[in-house]
Amino acid sequence: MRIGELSRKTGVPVPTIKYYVREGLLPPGELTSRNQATYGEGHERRLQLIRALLDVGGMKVAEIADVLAALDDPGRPLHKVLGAAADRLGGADGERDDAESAAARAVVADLISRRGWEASAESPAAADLARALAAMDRLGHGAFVEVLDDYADAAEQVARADLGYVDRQVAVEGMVEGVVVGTVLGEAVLSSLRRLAHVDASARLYGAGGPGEGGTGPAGCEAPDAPRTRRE
Amino acid sequence: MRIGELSRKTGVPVPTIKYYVREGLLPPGELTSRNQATYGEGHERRLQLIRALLDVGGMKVAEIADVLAALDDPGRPLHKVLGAAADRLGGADGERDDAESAAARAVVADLISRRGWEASAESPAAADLARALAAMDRLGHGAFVEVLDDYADAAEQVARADLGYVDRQVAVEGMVEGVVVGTVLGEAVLSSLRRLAHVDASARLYGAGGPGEGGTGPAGCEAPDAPRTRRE
DNA sequence: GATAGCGGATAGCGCCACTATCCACTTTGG
DNA sequence: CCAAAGTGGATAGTGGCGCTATCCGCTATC
Repeated sequence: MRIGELSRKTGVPVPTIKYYVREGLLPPGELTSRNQATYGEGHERRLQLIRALLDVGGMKVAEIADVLAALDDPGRPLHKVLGAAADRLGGADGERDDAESAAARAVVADLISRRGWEASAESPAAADLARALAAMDRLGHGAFVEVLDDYADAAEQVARADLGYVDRQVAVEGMVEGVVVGTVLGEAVLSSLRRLAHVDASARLYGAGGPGEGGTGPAGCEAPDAPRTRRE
Repeated sequence: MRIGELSRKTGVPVPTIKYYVREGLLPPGELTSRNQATYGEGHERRLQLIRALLDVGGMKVAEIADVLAALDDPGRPLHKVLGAAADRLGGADGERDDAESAAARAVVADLISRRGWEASAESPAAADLARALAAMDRLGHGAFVEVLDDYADAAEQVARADLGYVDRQVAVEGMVEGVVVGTVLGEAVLSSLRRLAHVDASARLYGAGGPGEGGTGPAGCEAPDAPRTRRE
């Protein structure tokens, strides 16, 4: 298969494929002449994976390059691959050191020990959690910690489901990749489901025929009235 | 309070504050002279909210502008505000129409009806869910639907917790804002917790002292070996 | 009355994910 | 056999986004 066909099959434009190769996301095709190369279905799969991590997972190209490099590494230390995969989201580098941040970190440390989680309070996930809780605190929603355990229950449940799934997939060759996919795309799935559940909840609250426009229907489908005109 | 103090209190640079005002995220200060204005603690709060939605929630400035505009609208149709808040993530506009997408949409429609959710299969959340499932299918993880109900259980549980929290907050003036905060930042909280639970799970699997470097510790803390050198 | 800060406006920057163009060179269809 | 289409490789450019720098004339403050 040559690059044009690869492009047609995956819907990714040819220049974009070349770009991914340049950035190390996609291995180059096998040269048959000075300027002719063939691509296998491994390339096709890899392209699908890249697009999924980009479009659905919201990862950045550089992050994907790291994850894929770790994934291709024969001595694949799974938790390192996952680390590379999970270290997205982690927005700002500097951890603020105001009262809210300190309190949030304490809450997180307590949560981890209370749950008996084998995780460090210094892990990126814990730092992100603390940042989110600190932001809520600053906004006067410090009481959110009251439902933190419900959230943690849900997270444990999901993690258990993930484990079961991976277990069933065991012995399949692409397991490491499966874990990455599950971790990254699973997050998108869970977020969508949460939002769906919220739609349901608010539909029940405000009932069918509440604020006009029939039930909840495609809630949130409304576009802004004006076509984005700011700054002028 | 003048702009410098506002900047000092929130940690947001003065030019950035001006930028937010220009973009309509922050109301301008009250003019006391032709070129002197005062800002209240409403401005301070709003700035914290903006930074939280930006840094923790990962929203874009234009989206935040929409949400805040809806929030300030006296005739606040809550589900529209939330719609504006939730319509992020929705990456690509065009829905692909391959076999996997169709199958995924069917799965989502089935899930919604099976659970009795009062939500439309055309809602953005459902579309996002379908996109994620379709991507998994394309990657050979169509079997993920087997754990979809576990995920849905968790999502329902979280939504219930959110409802309870909002309920307790009822009668507080900033309830609408609270819902927005809960929706957007709650997602970050849930994601962090899921990742923490994954760290815990993989620590239990690969055990303490598994692949060297002591337990799991700050799993995922490793930076890429080289300081980002590609493309040269 | 000097200095620091201000509101307002415009222009520019750095990053990112592409996209366009060009070249010399195959491959392919007629 | 030859022209048109396609290819690998390289370099430069684009558009969007979240700021950031600079300048202006003015005002509060010491």
